[in-house]
Amino acid sequence: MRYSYQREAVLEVLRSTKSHPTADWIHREVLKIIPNVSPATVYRNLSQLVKSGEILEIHSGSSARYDGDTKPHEHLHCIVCDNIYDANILDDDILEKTKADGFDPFGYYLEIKGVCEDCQKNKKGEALC
Amino acid sequence: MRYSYQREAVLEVLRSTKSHPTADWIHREVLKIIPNVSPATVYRNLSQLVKSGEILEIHSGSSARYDGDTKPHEHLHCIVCDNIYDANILDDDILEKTKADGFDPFGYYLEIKGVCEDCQKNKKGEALC
DNA sequence: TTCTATATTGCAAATAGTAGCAATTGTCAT
DNA sequence: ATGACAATTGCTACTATTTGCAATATAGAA
Repeated sequence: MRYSYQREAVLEVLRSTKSHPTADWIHREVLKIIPNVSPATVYRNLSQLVKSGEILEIHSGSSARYDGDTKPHEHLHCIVCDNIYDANILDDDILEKTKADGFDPFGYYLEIKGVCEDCQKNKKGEALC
Repeated sequence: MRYSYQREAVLEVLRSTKSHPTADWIHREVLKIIPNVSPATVYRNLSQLVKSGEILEIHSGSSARYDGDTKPHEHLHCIVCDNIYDANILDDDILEKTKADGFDPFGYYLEIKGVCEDCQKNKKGEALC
C-alpha cells in the first residue's frame, strides 16, 4: 500500500477523535482538509485501513462506524441507545488459540451486546440516551 | 415482538442452512415460500432478529451475512478469500466480566481476522479460494 | 365474536456503500 | 532528473440497505 495524501487525511481525522464516527462524518471532516475529496475515496481508504489492521470497523445501527484505536480492546454495544463503549476484558492469548485450526490470525473484533447502565436506569420511559 | 408469517419464514430459511448467507440470498429463498415478500421486509426482520439475539450478523466483504446458530461461538474471517469459519475458543464466563462496568450483556460477537489454511497454501498465486 | 391499538407489511423513495473507468500520482529503476 | 508501471483518485452508475407511509394483520379486551 503506497502513500496517499487522502489516506493520510482519513487516518488523521479518525485518530483525532475518541468517538466512533461514521464514514459520512469522516468524509465531511476530510473535506475541510481536501475540499474535493470524494466519498468513494474515503470509503475505499477506510476499507483498506480496516483490511490492513490500522483501524477497526464497528457495525452499529444503520451504518458502519470506525475506530482509530488499534490496541486490542472490546466494544460494549448498547442495543437500546446504540452507543458503543470501550472495554478490556479478553486474555492476551486469544489469538494463539486459533492457530490450532491452521488459521493465521492478526487481529480480532469482539462486540458484546447488551444494555448500558444509563438505559437500564431509564427503563420506565422509552430509549432516551 | 408479535408473530409474523414473514419473520417465521426468514428464520426457517436461515436455520435450514449451515452457511452464512447474505440478506439477498435469504430474500430469494423466502420468495419461494411467500412469492411477493419484499426485500424491505426481509431486511427489517433480519435486523429485528439480530436485536433480539435470535440470529447473528456478520460483516464480510461488501454485504452483511447472517448466522442462525445462536450457540455462543466465534468466527474466523479470512481476509483473503472472505470465507467465514466457525470456531469455539472463548471461555463461558466472558459475559460475566462486563457486568463490572454496569453493563447488562446478553450476547457477544467475536470475529478473528486472519488468513485461512487454504489461502496460506496458495500464497504464491493470487487469492483463489 | 367484534373492536381497538399497534406491529408489521409492501411499495416507492431515500441513503449508504461499491465498482468501473479514464486521468493522475507515487515509487522505483534507470 | 526521466520514464514506466501500478496504486490511487474523482466521477458516475450501480448495488445494498433503510425509511416513510398507507394498508393489513395480530393480540388482547370487551
